[in-house]
This record gives sequence, structure tokens and C-alpha cells, in this order.
Amino acid sequence: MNESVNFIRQIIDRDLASGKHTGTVTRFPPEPNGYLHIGHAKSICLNFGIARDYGGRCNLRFDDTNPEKESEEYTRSIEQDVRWLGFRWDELRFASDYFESLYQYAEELIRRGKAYVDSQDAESIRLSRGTLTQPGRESPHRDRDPEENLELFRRMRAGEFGDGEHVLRARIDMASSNINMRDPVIYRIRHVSHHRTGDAWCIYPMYDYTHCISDALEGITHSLCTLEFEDHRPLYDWVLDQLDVPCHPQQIEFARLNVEYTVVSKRRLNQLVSDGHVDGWDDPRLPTLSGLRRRGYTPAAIRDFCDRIGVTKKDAMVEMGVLENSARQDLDAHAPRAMAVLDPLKVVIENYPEGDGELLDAANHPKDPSQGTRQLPFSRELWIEREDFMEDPPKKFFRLAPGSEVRLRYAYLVTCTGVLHDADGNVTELRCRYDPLSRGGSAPDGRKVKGTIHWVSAAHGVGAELRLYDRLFLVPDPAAASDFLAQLNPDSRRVITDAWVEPSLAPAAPDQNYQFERQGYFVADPDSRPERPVFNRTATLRDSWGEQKK
RNA sequence: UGGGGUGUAGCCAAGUGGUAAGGCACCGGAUUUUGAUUCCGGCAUUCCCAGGUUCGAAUCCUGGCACCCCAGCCA
Repeated sequence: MNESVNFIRQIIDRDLASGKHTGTVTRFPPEPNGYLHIGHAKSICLNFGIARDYGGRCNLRFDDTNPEKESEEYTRSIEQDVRWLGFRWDELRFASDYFESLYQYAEELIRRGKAYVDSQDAESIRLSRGTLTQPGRESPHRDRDPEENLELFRRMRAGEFGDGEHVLRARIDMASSNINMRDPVIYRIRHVSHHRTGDAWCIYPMYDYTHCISDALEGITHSLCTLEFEDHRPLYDWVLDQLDVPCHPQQIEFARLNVEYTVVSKRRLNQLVSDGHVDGWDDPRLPTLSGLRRRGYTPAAIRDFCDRIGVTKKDAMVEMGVLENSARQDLDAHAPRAMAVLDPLKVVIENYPEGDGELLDAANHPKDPSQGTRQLPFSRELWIEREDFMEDPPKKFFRLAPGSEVRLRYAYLVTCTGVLHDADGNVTELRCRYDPLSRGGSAPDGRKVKGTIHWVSAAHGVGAELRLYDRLFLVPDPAAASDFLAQLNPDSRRVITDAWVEPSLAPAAPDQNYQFERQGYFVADPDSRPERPVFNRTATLRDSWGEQKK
């Protein structure tokens, strides 16, 4: 395993060793304006992982300072997703819990001459902010005295003004080369009700002002966020330096996660969902946690993925293969095996007595005896995979062909004795003879049979729907395209409606993972019914034969 | 063109002046009642480039280059 420690943990190690801190307190601070995705999983694993490994604490804190975009639906899904991923927060907090304290701190800032009410409109403020290369101009209201500011700010709170009439600004430096320091707005008037505080407030604090104080109030030691907030750190520190807060957390920035062939931005995810390009936030093609869950990714696989990708300050684009590998590794170890035929071809065992049948033992997991066995019904007519037969096979084709012998997994050795065709020459049915002495699949005389194929008894199989997924986008970095929607993969979902699965699969409960032998990992979909099971393919098995054919 | 960051293999990522970890991918080979898994072996004479310091540099210095972020009353 990777024994090296990321740069954030190195900082923590140093802080603990130097006595700066005696323990860690972190937090995962989502805004409840969308569903969690794989990028959030990285942050969750980082913050909660630190609490776990250092014996520290980690809060779940909603950054709910913008009532226009946030809702309770999102807070519910976020709580659920964090728990599903396997983490438990020490305390559940909301930035809105601190609105009163935040307000009092703002008055203090005003009294200290560090904030003022600006009565310019948004456009004027924007124009006077300057540009990347030119300094801004000071507001005509910048030197209002504290008394006047205080009165105005109180009247803002009291609801005496309309949206946008005034704002509260930090009084810092309009000539700063860091635009965030050019007297940033810290309070705005919004006459909208908040999903938690209702109509108690009509002024709402801005992120930069809220986040640092919230961290301080919670005693956060290390405030971890993504790279785009690096420029905001001077402001984070400035606010805390002006006030008598309980502590001064250290903000540390790390690179957000990008994964090839998908998008990880709330805006784009939202667009995919609301424009109907996918079937909802839990569409199995989406990198949302709910989508990944429906796709069959396990919490352990996602946590493992987050461990593997590391934490750095370098903009990184991770290959899908890493995520898939994490899933395969977890699923290979834990998912019970079963047999399913995706593209059925009928086989009739000519020398198997008509009307006869028997039950054969099969291991639920060949490498994990504790998973037990199940019984597979076998009979004269079977379904096998169409691609497991070739009339004119190339050399090293280990499967079925006229005259060749193959093993039916856990059943018998069979030899192909005949091929039936339709008028167009398509293969419609195979005739085979079985070796009655090979019950279970081993040759009585020790003869070598290289190929083993899967099968489902035609008389006992259950018709199922299988949904096969491919990457959602055709290009590795769709977000870089001018129109990311134009990069959508039209074949990202293929639905098979005429698959056959073994009868034990019929009652599969949603979220139950399986490995369909030789085919891949599948998970039962919430749409699944005993009379009509539905499975989503999580990932294929690696296929060195398939790759060889290309 | 102001400020803040980042450059180590195809993709991630260790490395913190002593001679390039690990994972994914890829390529061999062994085992196999899943062409899966597992196992074993291979995979950077070189760290964005150019100079310099040093017995010794991915690590220090100087100068370039490339890429990312910032001008919401979003977070």
C-alpha cells in the first residue's frame, strides 16, 4: 500500500509535533444546492479520513448562505450520501446556525472601522472594482463614520431597504493586486425566505465572510478547500484577524478531482439532469454518488479510489480506469457469482433425456467458501452466449465450434454435433451431446478441456433486462469543449431486454452486487421485480481475449 | 499585460542535497472449471527547458517556457 502521506497530513503532523494543535478538527462544507459527486467524495474522504486517522473530529456543515439556490431536498440527499459513503459526522451544523453571531461580528467590524455600508448599485461596484491590471476606485461611501454605518446596517437587517439598495463591504484596499481584497461585499439584502431560517433574515452574509468565522466558531484546525480559493485565503485571514474569534484555522487548498470522459461540476451536472440528457441525479452514467451507487459502485470502492488518486495541488485528470479498477477489486473479492446470458443462443443436448432435469451445485464465490453454494437447474435445452460459438473458429478459440468440446460451468462437458440455420444462414440453434460421466464439469478420464462457458437452463431461466453503460462523453475532457453537450456519447446506454438469468437472481434486492461470470459486475436496479429482474452493468471483466481480437 | 498556483512515465503519485517508491495502464510468462482473479517478470540513465552552485541536484540559485485560477451583491 501507499505509505507516503499527502502534503496536508504532513502539515498536520508538523502542527501536532510542534504543539500548535493537540488534535484535529475538520469539516466537510457543501453548499446544499446540488447532489454530491465523486469530486465531493475526495473531499469527504480527506476530511473524515483525517478525523479517523488522527482521532480527531469532523463536522458536516452546510454552507447555506444563499437561500436562492439552496433547498432542504439537497441537504437530505447530501446527508444520506455522506452516510452511504461510510462516514459519520461529529456534529451537523449549518452556516445559518451562525447568522446571529455573524451579524454581531459584522457590527463589531463596523465599530472598528473595518466595514462600511455602500449604497452604490451592483453595476457601479463592479465598474469601480478595477481590472486584473488596474486598481479599483474607492466608493464615495467608504468613509462614512461607524455610527452612520451601524444605523444603516441595522436598518438593512430590519428590512427597511429593498434588494440591492445597500451592501456591507469590508474596508480593506481598493488598490490590492488581489481583487478579493478590494473591499469585498460581505452582506447583501435579499428578501427571500431561507430553507432553515424562514423569513427571520433579509440580509445574508457572503461566503468569504461566513466561512472563516464558521470555521473559527467550530474550532476547526485545518480548513481544507479547493485550489480556486487560494486567492481568497488573504481575505479569510483578514476577517479573522479583525475579530475576537475563538481561534484562527489554517486554510489549506488542494486540487479538485477531474475524471476523464465525464463532468464534475454542479452546473453541468444540473444541466444534464434538467435538460433530460440523463434520467435524473441517480442516472448510473453520472459521477454523482447516487448515480455511482445505482451503477453498482460500492462505498468501499469509492473510498479506495480516493485513496489511490492522492491529494496534491496539481490540476489532475484521472483516467476512468482507476475508478473501474477500484470497483473491480472490491467486487471481485465480495460479489457473489451468478450466470446470465446476454445474447442467447439455444442449445439442445441431444442425448439428455427429454423432460428430465437435475440440480447442480455451484459455488457462490469460488475464492470465498463462506459465501456457500447454490443449486443450478439443468435440463435438455439451454441458453448459451452467442459469441461463445463460432462455426469457423480461428486457432486458440477455446469455446464451442462444430466438433469441439467445452465445459458448461458447474455442469457437464458437451460436444457440438450440429448447427441449425435460418433462411439467411444465421445460426439459430446448436445440437450437442454431453458426457454423463462429467457431472460437475470434470472429465472422468482427465482429458483437457480448455474452454468453460456459462449457460442458463431454458426451462428455468428468468427473462431479464440488462442495462449496459459506456462513458457518457466521447472526449476525455468534455468540459473543455465550447459545447459540452455536443460531446455526449449517443451510445452511453444499451438496454438488453431479452437476456436470461439463472432463477436465483429473480428476487435480487436493489443495490445487490453480482458478478455474472465471464461477463462483468452487475447490480440489481431499483426497477427490478422478481418476475422481471433488471440489472445495471457496473463494469466489464477484463478481457484479454476480446482485446486480442481487435 | 496584475496577482495567486502548478510542472516527476500514457494517467495518478512518492521523493524535502546522497544517486528516481507505489498504483492504474501497457507488455511478457505461470497457475486457473470465469480467456476473470492470483502469481512472477518487464516498463523514467532521468524529473518542463537553459545556465549556475556542489564531490554529488528532481531537490539549492538565476533566467526562461507551458498550463490552471481570479475582475458575482455565487460557493
